[in-house]
Amino acid sequence: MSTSPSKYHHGDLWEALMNAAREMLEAGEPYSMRAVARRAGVSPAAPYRHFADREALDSAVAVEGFAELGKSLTQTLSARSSNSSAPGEVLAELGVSYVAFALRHPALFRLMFGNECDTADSERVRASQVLHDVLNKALVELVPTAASPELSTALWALAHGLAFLHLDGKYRPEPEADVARRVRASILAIVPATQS
Amino acid sequence: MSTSPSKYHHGDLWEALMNAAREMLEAGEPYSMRAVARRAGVSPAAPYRHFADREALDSAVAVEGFAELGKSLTQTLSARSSNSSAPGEVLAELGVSYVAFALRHPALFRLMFGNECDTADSERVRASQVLHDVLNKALVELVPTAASPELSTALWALAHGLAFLHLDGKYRPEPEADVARRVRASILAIVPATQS
DNA sequence: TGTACATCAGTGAACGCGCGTTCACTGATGTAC
DNA sequence: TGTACATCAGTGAACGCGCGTTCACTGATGTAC
Repeated sequence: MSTSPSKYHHGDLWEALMNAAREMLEAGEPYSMRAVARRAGVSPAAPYRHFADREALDSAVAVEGFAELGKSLTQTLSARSSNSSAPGEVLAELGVSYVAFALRHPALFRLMFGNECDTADSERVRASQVLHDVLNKALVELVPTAASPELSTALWALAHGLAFLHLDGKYRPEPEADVARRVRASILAIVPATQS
Repeated sequence: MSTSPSKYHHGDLWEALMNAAREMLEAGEPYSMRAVARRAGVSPAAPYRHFADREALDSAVAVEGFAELGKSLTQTLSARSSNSSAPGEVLAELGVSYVAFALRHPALFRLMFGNECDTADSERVRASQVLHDVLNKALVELVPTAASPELSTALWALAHGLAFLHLDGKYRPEPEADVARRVRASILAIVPATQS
């Protein structure tokens, strides 16, 4: 019944709108309320049943992005740490994962971070906080002796900066493996310092 | 004669338009061709004598931003290295300078980096290249034994990431001194690794 | 020094556009009796 | 089981907006003679 073909009580217009927005981002087209409605096959006013305004849509998309990035990092983390790799290796893979996400979803990543942040949007702020937590947890587990706010800031900033620099074409185009190599090297250059 | 009050042959409309754009950015308002013309006291068509299109304006503003950032880094560099500070200190100050610029000109910084980059715009690409060069030069001078593409990438990315994280309100609002402290700590955490 | 003329940097009106958002509405759905 | 009705999620037309850009134009400037 959720796949009823009737357009009334679409049932999943929220989802459909989100998908439309995401698809447009992935395709590199900027979206708009109207464009998203159009793509979902619905009138321009329909989205307003589900999103208060344009910013609400943006926020929802960003929140979804944060969730996916978080998931992807968590996966990397559990895959690697069960592997008894060296701590530095795991952190490096985390960074590779982060940058890969940015390069895989450039427009989404820019939406998540490149925007003026409405600090009042608590859902969004909270979503990004989760990232910080994942990273901190990883640090505490991997390098308990050296884990510190400074190091966690440095690591996140490093990955974040690498992501943006690559996004901004400072190093592109080049194969994914080269990117990964650079990220790994950069992170390994900083992590050992924590173990001396 | 360059301050002739006549509006015809304004003499410095290019400059006036750039200033208008910059002022709007600093004020946090997004600018547009028309808005910039308006602010410069000129008809909507006038800017097209000086900028082919909107993207050309953006590029020119970004280029100016790169030049200023570069200058500000160079100043920091010469002020500090003549000081016989430790190499790590100098690099840390460079980072502080970088982040401070971003926080002082958030909208400009976003324009410079947060945009889809038109890689065909060589002037803009070259302007950002200059930054890379300043950094590299500093590294070679300061830590000749350890200077490497990886380290230079890591340092730039670190500063860049810190700038964006602060811009995105991850740590703000907080006094400038706290920001500086964090930047310094992050960079010092990574630099010593190059001297072991 | 004075005049004719080419050049150039502006004007201002107009174009078509897509946008965000509101509004009164209507058709489908589910619930109470 | 059948009917009345409230609720809800859509419609579609319309609003006013500012935008980028073009166009034929005009007034100021500087140069050649």
